[in-house]
Amino acid sequence: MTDLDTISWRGIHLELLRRINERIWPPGSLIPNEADLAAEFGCARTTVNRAMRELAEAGLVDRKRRAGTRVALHPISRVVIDIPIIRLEVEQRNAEWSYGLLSQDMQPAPARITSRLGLERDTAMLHVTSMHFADNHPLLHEDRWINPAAVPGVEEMDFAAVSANEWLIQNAPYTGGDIAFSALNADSKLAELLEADDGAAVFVVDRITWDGQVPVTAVRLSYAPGYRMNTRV
Amino acid sequence: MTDLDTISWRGIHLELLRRINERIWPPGSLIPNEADLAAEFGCARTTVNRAMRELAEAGLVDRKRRAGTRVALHPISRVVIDIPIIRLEVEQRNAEWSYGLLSQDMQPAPARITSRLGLERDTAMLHVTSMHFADNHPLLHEDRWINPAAVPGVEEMDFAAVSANEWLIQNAPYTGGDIAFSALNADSKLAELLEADDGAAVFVVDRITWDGQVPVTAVRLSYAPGYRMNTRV
DNA sequence: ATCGCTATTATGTATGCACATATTAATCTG
DNA sequence: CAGATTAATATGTGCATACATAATAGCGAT
Repeated sequence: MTDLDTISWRGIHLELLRRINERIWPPGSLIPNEADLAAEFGCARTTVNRAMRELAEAGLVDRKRRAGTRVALHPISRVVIDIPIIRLEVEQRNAEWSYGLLSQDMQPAPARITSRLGLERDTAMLHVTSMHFADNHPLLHEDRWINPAAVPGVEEMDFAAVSANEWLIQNAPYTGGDIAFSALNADSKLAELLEADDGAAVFVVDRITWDGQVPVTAVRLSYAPGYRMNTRV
Repeated sequence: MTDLDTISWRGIHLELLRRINERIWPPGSLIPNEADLAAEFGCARTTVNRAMRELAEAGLVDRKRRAGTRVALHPISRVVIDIPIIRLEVEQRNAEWSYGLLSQDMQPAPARITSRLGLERDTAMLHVTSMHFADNHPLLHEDRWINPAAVPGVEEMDFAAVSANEWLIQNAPYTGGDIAFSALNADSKLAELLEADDGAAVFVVDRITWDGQVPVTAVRLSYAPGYRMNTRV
């Protein structure tokens, strides 16, 4: 019998974690069912279920209805990254955020944008480019295309006063999106904006979002050399 | 009253999502409490709680005990990235995975490793470098330091036969880790290994893991140019 | 007016029960 | 014996209830 000081689902969760980590239940093995565990821990099945569900969401166990619960054979590590508004990310590091609009105009979007968003070729979209600074050093370049059909009133906005990044998050709800992280060499124009050397390696985030079926925006964030996106497991 | 075809927590979850998305409950506003919502939906408070908890975990609402639930003012997007074993990642794309060991030896770890892991200067660690290929094209370079004190038997392993990436995941449990994503210019040696140009922008994953208080491994994965890490929101 | 106690309120968690659902094992039937 | 039907089983979900816990509001005493 196990001494769980607190008989809560958290306690049980930890105990199950321990048994998996210490290979008491090795990868691939079958875990006792919820009813048995509930009996062992002296709690309701609901409580065990809660603990187990947490393990399943973390990818540590696989559950199937009549087959039971097994320790995952290939424990993937599931990394959670929180992407806040850029201003907040900067301010959280106690740096001073500032921002500058580079360009803002309606124009036919290039094919690489329209095709990814599933829009007609040469659809007129709002193109906004800008820079974000942390303590007056260039932090990132934002290159954004906005579907005016999805965001009423966006054509009248002046993104010199408020960043598109922030305004859209507040004013253009979305239901889903794709994100891709990659590395690119800065071309001379980008290098100059980021005050970096030509060809410097730049961390790039490409993101497109939709609201239901309607594409909202496609954006590329190019971070100044040295930027690291951190997280914990 | 709302027509929820299925009175399940998922249905309620969707309905709450809709009200947030459509600004029926604008950012910052207070949401009715669980009991009231349960009455509205004609279900038990438990069920509403389940739906609300999901929203809270996604960062869409903030909940405080006596204060109630508010729609998050700065909706962060919470991205979940699954990092599988490299072999599986390759095979999932229907590519043929192959692997080559470059070096494997015990040596005093450099300060940048020991300091990040909280180990004594010049601690002897197992240094393993290798390459992973997809369809015989270089995919990534793996540069790994392993704490032999944390992984008994690792000194006798031959990582020519099985990749350290895979062996460790199967044999060295961990309880936590740090991950950082960044972009770096390939030096000439790395460029040659990746069959890329000198200075090419390389997507880099730095990861350290520990088991309890004991550091297990520090690894840098440098991906060949063009690699993108994708996910959805 | 300030400090400290108490009541109130909304969420957090646990329980016992019931039924739903996916999956597998066993059994029946031609 | 093959194929279809049925039973058994573990997880998934919902409900009513109860109590725990955090945070606030209000009250009272000094």
